[in-house]
Parts: sequence; C-alpha cells; structure tokens
Amino acid sequence: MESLGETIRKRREDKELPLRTVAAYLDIDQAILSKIERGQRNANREQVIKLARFFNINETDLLVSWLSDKLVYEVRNEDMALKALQVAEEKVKYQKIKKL
Amino acid sequence: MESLGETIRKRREDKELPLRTVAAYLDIDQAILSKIERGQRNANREQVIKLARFFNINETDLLVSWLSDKLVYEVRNEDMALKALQVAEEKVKYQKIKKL
DNA sequence: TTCTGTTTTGAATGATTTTGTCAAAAATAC
DNA sequence: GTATTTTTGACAAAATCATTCAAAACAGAA
Repeated sequence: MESLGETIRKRREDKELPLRTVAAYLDIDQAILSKIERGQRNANREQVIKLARFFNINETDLLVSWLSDKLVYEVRNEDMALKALQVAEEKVKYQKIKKL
Repeated sequence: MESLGETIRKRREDKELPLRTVAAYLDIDQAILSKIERGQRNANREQVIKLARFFNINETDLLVSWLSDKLVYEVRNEDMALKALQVAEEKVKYQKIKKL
C-alpha cells in the first residue's frame, strides 16, 4: 500500500525527470516537492490534481491516496488507530443514510 | 453512532449539571465546553481523559470516539470519504505488519 | 579529484489555523 | 417579570503549517 509520495516519486524516476521539472509544472519550489515525495509535507488538493494530470494517474485514485495519507497521519502513534478508523467508517456510513 | 459531544451532553443533562460545573472540572471556559458538546470545537486528549473520569466512561472508548470524530471531520464534504477511510485502514494494517 | 546537476536540509519568514477569553445576546427556567 | 444557563461572535494570543531561499549533501561523469 503506497503513499502518494512514493507513487509520484516512482513515476518521476521512471521518466527520469528532475524535481525541478515537476515542481515547475505544479508551480511550487522543488524543495516542497522533495518534501511531499518523502512525506514530510502534505500536498494540497490542487497539487494532487495537477500531479494526476502530469503523470496520467486517475485523479480520484490519487485523491483517495492523498486523503488516506492524511488520515493515517492523523492517527499515527495512536494505539487505537485501527479501531478509530473503523468507528469513523461507521459514522460516515450512518451519516450517508441520514442524508437520504 | 454517537459523537463525543453528544455523549457527554447526554451524560451532563442526565445529571442535570450546568456547563459551568463540568467546564470548571476540565478547567476550561464554559463557552468552549458548549462548543465541544455541539461539535464546533475539538477537545484535546487531556480534556477527553478528564471527561471520561468525570462521567465514569471507559477512557479508551471515549478516546476512540474522539479520534473517530476527528477523522470524520477530516473527510467531511469528500465524495470519497468512505474509500479513503478504507484505504487508510489498509495502510495502518500494513504498517503494523511492517513493524513486527 | 573536480565539475555538474540533483536532492535534501534547515533557518527565516509569512500565512493560516487553532485556542482561549470575554461579554452580550438568546434561550430556558422559575 | 427575574434569574440562570447556553450560545454566539469578536478579538487576541499561541501554535501550527506553508513557503522561500541558500547552503550542504549527494551522485555520477570526466
């Protein structure tokens, strides 16, 4: 199960592109892209969408990867991480029903 | 599936206690507690632990409720909320294995 | 080794978000 | 009506997060 950072680094290295090139496309400093690839910084939604376009990745898939990274980050170091995620799932499912 | 706020409001109303009393125990302004109960503010870990003690709720259960609220909040307004939570689960499970 | 290009790091700065305080307004009870 | 409780919003302080930049670290080639 790959993080967004791992995914785009692989893609970039496959194409043998320097950070500079991709960073320019995203209109961000290459230092930021370096950090995003290594999970030290979070991308924002706009950047994820641009990355999907740049690397021809399904946008929704990449957004899910990005969102799930954020969730994992939120429960890092928590003993009940898994339990919390499961309960959150239930809550979201329940909300959906309520909305109908 | 109850939020932490709903849980503690119910408990407080059962005991017919004003916000003031519980807020004093937590050492916070009653305005904050009012917002926590209505989900407008996030409690912090320390407050959740104190709340569990105050209302005689299992601490872990309340922490899971709190954490899952935060997760739900993180994916509010997201179409792929559920998918992201499921992927996050997988990632957490996978991390666990890696750590062994 | 030196040269060249790439990547990483961290300090400094700015921007944004969060947090708490307070008092007034609104709601509720008496 | 008054008294009490709850909610709201403005504001300030604190904390967090994002960005820039330059220097350091790294990798490969000559």
